[in-house]
Amino acid sequence: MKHWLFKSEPDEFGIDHLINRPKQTSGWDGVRNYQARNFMRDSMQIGDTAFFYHSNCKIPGIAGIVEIVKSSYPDPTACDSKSKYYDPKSTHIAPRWFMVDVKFVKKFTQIIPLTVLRDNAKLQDMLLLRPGNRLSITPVSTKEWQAILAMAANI
DNA sequence: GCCAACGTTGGC
DNA sequence: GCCAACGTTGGC
Repeated sequence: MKHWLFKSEPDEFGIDHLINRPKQTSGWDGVRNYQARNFMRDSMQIGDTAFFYHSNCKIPGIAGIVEIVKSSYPDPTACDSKSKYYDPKSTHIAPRWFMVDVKFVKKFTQIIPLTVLRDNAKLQDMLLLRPGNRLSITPVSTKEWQAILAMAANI
């Protein structure tokens, strides 16, 4: 099983929104970046786990864990002209954007702040921490995954 | 709200 | 296919 990190703005859709969804499950719609799409479309499998990262907020950091419960399928918001994620270049016949479904697994007792992640030597190579990184979905290595779980356990 | 870094667009 | 202009992301 692979590991991932999903970014979201908590004002838009935070981990508490996911908890309050039916079955604590939601489609991860609105991704409009090819690299992030490719991760979802080509590499994610049911059973993969991912960190839920809160971005663009007071204390950016990892809020908890989710699990992939449905592998990729076309993102319907791309075909919805009323959606802010509407993309006229995407069609039903040739969908351009894909999404997966994620299910809530766990919320950390406290968020693990970005600043704390940066201080962990084991996470030096983590994609999230690369200068200028903006990718909303990134792979997480097993080593990084375990290091972060250990941090969460020690809060 | 600023702004640096990045991805995308579109003219040529 | 190059690259300047533009829009977006996201930490601070």
